[in-house]
Amino acid sequence: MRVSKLFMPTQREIPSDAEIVSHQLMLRAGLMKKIASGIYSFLPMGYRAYRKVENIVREEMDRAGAQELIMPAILPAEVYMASGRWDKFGQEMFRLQDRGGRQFCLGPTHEEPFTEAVRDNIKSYRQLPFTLYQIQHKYRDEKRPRFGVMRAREFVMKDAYSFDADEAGLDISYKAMYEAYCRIFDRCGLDYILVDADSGAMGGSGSQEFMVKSLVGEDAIAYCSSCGYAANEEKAVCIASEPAVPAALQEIEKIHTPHVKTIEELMAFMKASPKEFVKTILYSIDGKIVAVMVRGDREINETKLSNLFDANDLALASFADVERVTGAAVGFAGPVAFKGDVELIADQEVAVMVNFIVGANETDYHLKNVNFIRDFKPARVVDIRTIEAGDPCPVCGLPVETCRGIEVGHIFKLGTKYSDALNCKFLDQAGQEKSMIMGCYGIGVGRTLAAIIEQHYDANGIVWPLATAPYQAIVVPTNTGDETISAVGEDIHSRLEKAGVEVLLDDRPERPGVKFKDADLIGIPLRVTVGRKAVEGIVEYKERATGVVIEMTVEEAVAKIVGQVKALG
RNA sequence: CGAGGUGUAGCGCAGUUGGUAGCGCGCCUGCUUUGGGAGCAGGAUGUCGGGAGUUCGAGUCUCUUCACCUCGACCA
Repeated sequence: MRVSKLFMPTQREIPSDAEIVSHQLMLRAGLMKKIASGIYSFLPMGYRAYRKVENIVREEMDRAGAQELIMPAILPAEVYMASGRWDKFGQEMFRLQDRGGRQFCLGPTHEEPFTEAVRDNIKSYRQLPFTLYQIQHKYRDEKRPRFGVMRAREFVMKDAYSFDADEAGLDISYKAMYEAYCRIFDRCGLDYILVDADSGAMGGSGSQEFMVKSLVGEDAIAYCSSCGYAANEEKAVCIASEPAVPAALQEIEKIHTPHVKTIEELMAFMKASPKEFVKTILYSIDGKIVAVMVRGDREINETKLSNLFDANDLALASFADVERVTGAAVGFAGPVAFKGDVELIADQEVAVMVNFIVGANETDYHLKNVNFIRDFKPARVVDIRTIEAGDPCPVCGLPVETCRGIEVGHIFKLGTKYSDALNCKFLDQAGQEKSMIMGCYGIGVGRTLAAIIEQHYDANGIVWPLATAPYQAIVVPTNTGDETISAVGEDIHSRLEKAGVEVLLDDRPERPGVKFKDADLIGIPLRVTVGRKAVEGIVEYKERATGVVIEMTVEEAVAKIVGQVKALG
């Protein structure tokens, strides 16, 4: 392919609305163009790289025995009504009507149509198990699209669904997908980590996420380098620590704390550490008021809280509700003496504290020397806080570390959540009707592409791994006005093309510097520079990733590049 | 949804108390140049996001609306 004919609008300047490196580079290198917030076109260079990733995904899905199909992106409301998700998705779902006023949506995820398709066609255990997948556009009206294709409103997802007769079968299907995912992300050249994840709105019994380690990742991860435990911070289990100093319970004491509402203010006022306080935060969960207690320096984990109540709607309680149930201004809530129906939840850590400070449920007062059980009895004592770096690992007890990650893949054991809801049943060997056991498995293709760039760039631009590069090699004649240089460049280009290498020839009448900058920006892994020594049959071979530069003959350069491309398999 | 910010040429931006719309890069023509975003000369390109208002006159002031970005909240 000739660069002179290529639709590749590279830009010298960083687009002003791109925040992270991968987004900036995807725009600068002419990989894509924004149409609206969270909605992008892939241009030829970007689409080639995108298809590389997509094909890796497809090859590994096929190798794992999954069967590809394609569902419509536009789906009738009834499909999602049966599972209750027509309402549950809320505003995140793009909705539309046909001319007859019938309701449709643009599919945000496809558990329902897949389950329906299987329900209507599979009746016997003899036909199980199998796994279906598609690589298709998904639509979610995100409140805040961000970071280019990292969190887009239209994005491509590979979604797979497994159907098994029993749990043991699901384990096998799940493992096959797990292994396929590892191969996919290995082939994409990604440094990733597998973490335990919350099942969230998808439901189900267990799930894991494939996280690409990155400072710009939207998810927080806690991991233990000693035993290998790793979990999304939403999910990471906290274990209760022992009380620091066993102490005798002291008498409760009411302290006048005028205008002292926050933990910071309280610390300064009482000259004490936040570890001596317990904060009580009020939530409104599906219309009910819940008070949650955690140590002063801890954060409440709203995912754990939501799961505890199987909540549809969870938010901090309104100021009015806080004042009503505590009888005090916001900032003085405590566990002793609520007015009205309030469920009290205490973090397990609170249960091992003694003589701590809490709000008095009275404006401008706190209580000192408050103690668990003696002074209040929570309805439940559970793990409700968010893990922090240095906390004990729930498996081995050694301190955990934290980092950030980009979620590129997610695998779930769904169980019978959708097969029950949609009546997807089969007859087993004994003639008994049973719900199919399902799993679902997603990979964000565009997000994976962005994650690859996020892990493979330098000051000059993208540094594509050979497996996902839009073109594998580029031939750069330094002076197209020189007949020898030009001819040698053409020769190398056509030889590589014949050998099956995806190769560009930068035949533009530009100065060498311009061509080098563009080649680096778009990140082509292998480069052959044809310069003055072309008359002697000598060219320069250069690797983008390593910076290795070697002078060699035309034959050697061609052989070296063909060899590397063949080695890809 | 809350707070803040930005919309002027393909991209990045300037535009003073209201008075003929600018700069850099890119683009086109010519000459020169040819190993890391060259030089000279000439040239093209604008609903100043949209609408309404104030004014003799609005990119600039007022109102309104749309779009986009950031932080927060929320979230498969």
